[in-house]
Amino acid sequence: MGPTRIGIRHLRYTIAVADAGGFRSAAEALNIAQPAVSKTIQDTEKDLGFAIFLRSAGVFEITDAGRVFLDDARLTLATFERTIRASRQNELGARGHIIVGYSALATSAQISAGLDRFHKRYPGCQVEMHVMSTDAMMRNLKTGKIDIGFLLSHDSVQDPEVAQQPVWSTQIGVVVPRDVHAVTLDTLRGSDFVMGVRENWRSFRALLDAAFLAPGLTPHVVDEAWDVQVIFQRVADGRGLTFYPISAADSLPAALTILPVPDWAPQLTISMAWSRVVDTKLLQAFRDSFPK
Amino acid sequence: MGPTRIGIRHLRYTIAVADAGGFRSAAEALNIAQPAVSKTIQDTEKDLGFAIFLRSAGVFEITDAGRVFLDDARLTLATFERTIRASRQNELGARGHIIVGYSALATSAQISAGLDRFHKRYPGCQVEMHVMSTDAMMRNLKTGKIDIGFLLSHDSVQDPEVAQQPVWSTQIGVVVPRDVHAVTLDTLRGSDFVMGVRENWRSFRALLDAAFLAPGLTPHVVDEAWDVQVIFQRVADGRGLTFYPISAADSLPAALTILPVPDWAPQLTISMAWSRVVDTKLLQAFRDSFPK
DNA sequence: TCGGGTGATCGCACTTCGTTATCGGTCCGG
DNA sequence: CCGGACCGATAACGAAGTGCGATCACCCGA
Repeated sequence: MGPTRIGIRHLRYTIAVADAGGFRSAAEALNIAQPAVSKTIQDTEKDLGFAIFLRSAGVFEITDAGRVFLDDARLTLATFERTIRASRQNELGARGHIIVGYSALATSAQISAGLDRFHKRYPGCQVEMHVMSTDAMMRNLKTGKIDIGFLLSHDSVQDPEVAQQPVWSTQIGVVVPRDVHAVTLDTLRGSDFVMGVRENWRSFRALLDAAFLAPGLTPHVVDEAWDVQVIFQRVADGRGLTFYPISAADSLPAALTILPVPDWAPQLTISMAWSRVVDTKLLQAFRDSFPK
Repeated sequence: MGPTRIGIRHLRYTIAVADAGGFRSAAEALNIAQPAVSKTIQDTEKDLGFAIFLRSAGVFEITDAGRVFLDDARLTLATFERTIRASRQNELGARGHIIVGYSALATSAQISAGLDRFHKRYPGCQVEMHVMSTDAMMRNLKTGKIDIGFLLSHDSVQDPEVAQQPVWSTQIGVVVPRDVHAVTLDTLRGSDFVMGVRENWRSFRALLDAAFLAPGLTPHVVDEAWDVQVIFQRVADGRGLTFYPISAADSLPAALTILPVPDWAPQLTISMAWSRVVDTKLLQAFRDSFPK
């Protein structure tokens, strides 16, 4: 058996077909014509020696062997793209491109400081920041859509493929209109709350639920929203209060402030996360810019 | 900046040039003509936006940026080739190809049993076995020349990129001609020894040196050799004795036997090693065929 | 049975990637 | 200081790879 004729293109098309669930829609996603996809998949299957997709009799299916291959192919493609992206020169003339995902809860001076340190050592290296939920971050880390994530540490956020490193801890406070100057446990019992929906704020809500147990709190949630901006807007409108890490105080709108609650100090840890299996020298340097 | 035109070929040629230390010799190693290499490197450099090699004024040099890129490129290429090799169908009609390196000291029933278990689950998956020193194994794991290694655990054998998992432990015994039926510490003090050269048996010799300390042994080494076969031949010829793990007893020539030494029982642990940063589903399955 | 969907196949153009021949440079021994 | 041996870059060209649109064969639901 000779050397492979398979290249990166074959992997990319195969993955696209699997993701799109069909040859035609994959071609559309790739912005090429459908026969080119057919040909490439055929070549790939011929080279590997087995079928990846079953497409007889109107059904589209991935074979077992194909599924295994696809897992590895995704990893390989992610490694490849990260390598190129981390090395390519950008408009500023410096090298490098890193995509960072972060939870809205992780906004803080610590991240700014780390980015500054990195930027000092690698001036001009492009760092792209994207807000996303912790769960989305784990998915994107594995598929290579993002390189590094800052997420809320929680027992439920674990994956053998993703390494985590705590970066800082902070206390959870209550976000209130700026004219409020003190909050007690009794205040919480008597107040309404605005919260992020569980789909998007799963781990933070889980952490809060645990923190409510000790003092026997059962906050009355009157409103749920998908985005922090909306939550804060509602709080500013007087619909209710919400919980937020104190380290993120700087990112609050001017009308709001965040207060600690006496006798109730749940901790929250923000960790840096990255794929164990896909790494580059540039990403290592980025991680080293944050305290161990 | 548009999508990359870089493919696997570009990585392969770039690495070949770096390894060969020149364009012409790289072309020779790749079995292609020199201009093709020139063109590919130029394209790669143009796509990345910086020079990888300096070749003005007769000097050949790798730039700093090039060195970083090469590190990542090697990793990417290893990932790619492992993925393809692990997926391709072999002559037997089954899928898969794994290259295993092992120390001569690791020969044992435990490895056979593990290979059998794996072979039962993945019949026809080709497993290629290569003997090499522990140090060579670490190098080959990192460059992707081998997928899995069985090596002698030792504090000096550590690398952040290589994961290790102990597979079994055994006692070190003394290899003697078959007509010898007992060995004591006093026998050792009065005997000559044949040993592997330190270049090739570094970690085993280090382990033995430590084991000699407690009973105050200083074996008189009369002969050193590169290969086990030669060592055993010398022992059979009566030149001296040698040390060997008892678990490898089955691989001794008929003229020799291995005996434990009363009151002297240094342990030796064989570990399975693999690259943390390059992995495939097939390799995971292989590792799972060995006890945790 | 007829449209609307799928993927496969065909013929043709453009790009990529290889070849050989050749050039211009450095370095070194005579 | 001048050949000659080495190096990498360039030019011209052929083969293979990769794209395209047009079309085919097929299945399915209306």
